[in-house]
Amino acid sequence: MSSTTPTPHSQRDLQKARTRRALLDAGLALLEEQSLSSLGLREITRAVGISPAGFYRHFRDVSDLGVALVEESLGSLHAVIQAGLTERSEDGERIDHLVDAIARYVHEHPEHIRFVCRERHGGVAAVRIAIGAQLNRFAEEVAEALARDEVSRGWSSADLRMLGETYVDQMVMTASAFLEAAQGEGPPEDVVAHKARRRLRLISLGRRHWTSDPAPPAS
Amino acid sequence: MSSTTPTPHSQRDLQKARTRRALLDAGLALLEEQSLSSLGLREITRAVGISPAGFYRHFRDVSDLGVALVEESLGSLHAVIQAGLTERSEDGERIDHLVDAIARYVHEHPEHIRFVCRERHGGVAAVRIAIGAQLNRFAEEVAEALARDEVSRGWSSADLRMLGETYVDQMVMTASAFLEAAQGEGPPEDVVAHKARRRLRLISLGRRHWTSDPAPPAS
DNA sequence: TGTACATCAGTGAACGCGCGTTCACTGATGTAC
DNA sequence: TGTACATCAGTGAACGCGCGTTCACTGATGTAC
Repeated sequence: MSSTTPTPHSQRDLQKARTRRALLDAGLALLEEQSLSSLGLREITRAVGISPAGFYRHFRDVSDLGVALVEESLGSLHAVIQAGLTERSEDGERIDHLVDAIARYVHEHPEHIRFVCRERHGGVAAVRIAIGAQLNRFAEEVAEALARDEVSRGWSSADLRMLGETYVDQMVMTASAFLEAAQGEGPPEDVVAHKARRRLRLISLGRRHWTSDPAPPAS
Repeated sequence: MSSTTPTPHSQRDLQKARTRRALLDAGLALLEEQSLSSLGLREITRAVGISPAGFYRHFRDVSDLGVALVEESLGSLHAVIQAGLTERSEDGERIDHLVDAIARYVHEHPEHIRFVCRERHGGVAAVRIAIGAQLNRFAEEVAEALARDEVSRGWSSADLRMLGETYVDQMVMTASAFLEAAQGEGPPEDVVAHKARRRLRLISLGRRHWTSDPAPPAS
């Protein structure tokens, strides 16, 4: 984060940083009901209360602002994933805690997860690529953490990577389902949580019985 | 399909149906590089070669056209899913064939899967809801098919439903990954296929070792 | 059969409007001496 | 310390442009008799 947001030195820099924040926040808020490729520059500046031309002091264009939002949004999700990884407890409990953590995260930053899900396959290539790159980083991190479990003995790094990706996709889907629950577009939150736990249990079971050999013995 | 597309009686109806098709095709093609919420009515009519006003003879607005595209796009995916379900063979083979079928499907209808993935969480509520409803139907169908396997003995219908949803999500994600491979945005096709097979194997293993949850949903 | 009328997919001009971008500017803040 | 100058975030007017929607219309096709 410090690499993308240099600390402001002067009062002027501080004010500039505040306006930048306001633009990002307004953009994210406006994306609640539309996607990035239809979000207008004037719409954003209007919401913030500056003139359209002022926008160019902060971003080259709207998709540039979008890329900045990727870092922000996935940064907050990253924290949740890290917390889920470091947790050391019995398997079922770990799943429960992870799902709870995701639910809490969605309550705190609904706009972030909406943005990520919407733009992950959205119409703005730069943003799509930025999200993909970040999620790949997450998957790699998860894979590394999983490698440290005793259950992973004998797993190839490619299989671990596959597993990491599966978990990341699962977490993103769960977050998205919680979001839909929160806005009344899908099943209620407790049903989502229950389903998410069982999905994770399914994967966990598969993991425990995994064999690297593609041709396992018949039984 | 017959409910949404009545057979044309006269030459006039036939011409109208042709223009409608052209509008749908042009819309889908234009959505390759943007999302529905930024797709313009004039853009579509320009591509087809009719005047903007002519659009209203076929659709109320662009999002109405979007809803029509949902039926089309998911109809073609439906066929793939059905084929995957009816297949009767050894487990590993079934997975291989399913992944191959998805790869073929993406090669034949890349625009369909792109549309579905992009608009599944996109900015147009009506389309989002239509896609969600269709995918729910798919999950239900898959759950019913899975229920007929011997492996599913003792599974609650809720667990079967969960499993059906897991498979549908997996298939959509796989299709999306193949699409990205095809446009050079992600890992190459053979890597995608290999990962998809292992993911399905993971789920299949979890399924075989599943035990029903002693604590059913609260409400 | 031919004739008179009805239908309606597509036209083309017009409308008001908001868009993204440019530009010379202003005036508060920062800096050099 | 005060003074003169530099910086630069934000202004406001202007630009050309394409948008979605409306409307009365045209002319080919279909229908009734």
